[in-house]
Amino acid sequence: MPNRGFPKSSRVTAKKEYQSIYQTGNKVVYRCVVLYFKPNQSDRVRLGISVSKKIGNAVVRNQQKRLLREVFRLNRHRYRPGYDLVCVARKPILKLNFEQLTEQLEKALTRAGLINL
RNA sequence: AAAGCGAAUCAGAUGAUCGCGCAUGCUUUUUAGCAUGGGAGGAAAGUCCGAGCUCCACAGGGCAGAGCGCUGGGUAACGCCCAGUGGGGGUGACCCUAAGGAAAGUGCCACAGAAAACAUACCGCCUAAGCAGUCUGAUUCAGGUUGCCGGUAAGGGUGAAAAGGUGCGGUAAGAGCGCACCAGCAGGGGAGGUGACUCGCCUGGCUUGGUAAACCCCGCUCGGAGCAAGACCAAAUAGAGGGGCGUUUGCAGGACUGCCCGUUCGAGGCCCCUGGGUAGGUCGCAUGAGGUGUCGGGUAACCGGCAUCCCAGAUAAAUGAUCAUCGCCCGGACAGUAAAUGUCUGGGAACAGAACUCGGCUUAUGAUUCGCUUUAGCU
RNA sequence: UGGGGCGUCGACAAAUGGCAAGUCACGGGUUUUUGGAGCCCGCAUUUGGAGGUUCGAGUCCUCCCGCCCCAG
Repeated sequence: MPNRGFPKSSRVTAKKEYQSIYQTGNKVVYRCVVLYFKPNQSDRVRLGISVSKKIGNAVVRNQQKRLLREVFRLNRHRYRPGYDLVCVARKPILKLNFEQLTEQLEKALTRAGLINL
């Protein structure tokens, strides 16, 4: 049984960490999503999500965050450990459903070289 | 049936799998794991008002400033709500209403118009005493007519608004000049109502433009800031205070040199303690002007008694994803004369996310139910 | 959370409560062999939206919508 949980220790929480990832990490840009990534000191993958006010109102933003989190949660066991990720949503993400979003994120992670085979 | 008016209710349900955050219990060095419980709204929204709570300020009073403004009631309070009064809109159900004062003062009222506020006189109407011109008759005079002077504001025209309206009398023409009715004002007293006010009576002078969401006057209310309030714990670094080491036995560091020794300048150094305080964390923080039921008071808003319940608490910020079944709405096909209904199939399900907590307001929005109005048709 | 400002033609931008200026752009004409420049003419009907006050509202009042800025 792979680890399906998504506890707090698997998230990027502090503002400083976000800034560090934005400034010193690498990034992959797609139409619907921008992925920043940076090695961390631990042996787990951590995720941070950023959805700006341009995307929509509070309900829409929460919905997108939950979807991104769900995609991460269900595929987490396949990702290479020891990295911090930050997902920044862009406006076209609103047109995607769950499967399309999974596919997009898979592509981005493959290009970043963070998928285990 | 169509169009409309008012009020109320709900915000799909159940189950499965995988997750999230909180509380409690157990395991546990923390992390973490397991079990149980409960986990968004009618607007959680906008942040437009009012309060609680916290800190700061504070003898008392005034000015300034801001807000409010028909009456009575409700409330912790309100700019909110309820019940009424006056005014306005609609055929109507019903809706709207910042609704004190213009006779305390100031300002403004474009264009048009004679005149826009101590009234005035453009076109007019009237008059013929006086002055001037002119016509007819004529002897110096008489009569007519025009202008000035004088009287007047009926009619016309302008404007959003023109100094009460209509009628009769009156007059040279007219005019509240007089009278009647109506509107409005001031004063008096009567009936009803807690009151705003309503109904009707008498007397008076005949009459007073609009605008205060222009300045203003009158009456009432208001100390300021906000949970990032505020309280507590508190690392690293720098600095502050105190003590110790040390100045004769010379610490850190520097100079003489490429380096060591040595010489020399040197308390600016090292260690410990204290309090302030930053990052970070804990509390504030979920028992409340609380919910539900019932009984009573009140037209109602609301209030009171009794019983019962504990019902979100995050902080890069939980309340989700996938699937199944049922229910709702819309469309299509088939069965059915049609309707009702049944079967199959496709689609849809709004606005919107707690962030210290309440009471309102405003705005967004999907359905359903009930009552009522107008119009048309049938009985 | 508290405070402040803005919204007028496609762009910029003015307007005491009394006919919504002006510049650029755009369209048409004129001039020129053609183009440019110049000259002439045209171009706001919802002054972000909805109500209200007023005879009359871009302006005054109330409530919304959008954008921007400041403090912590």
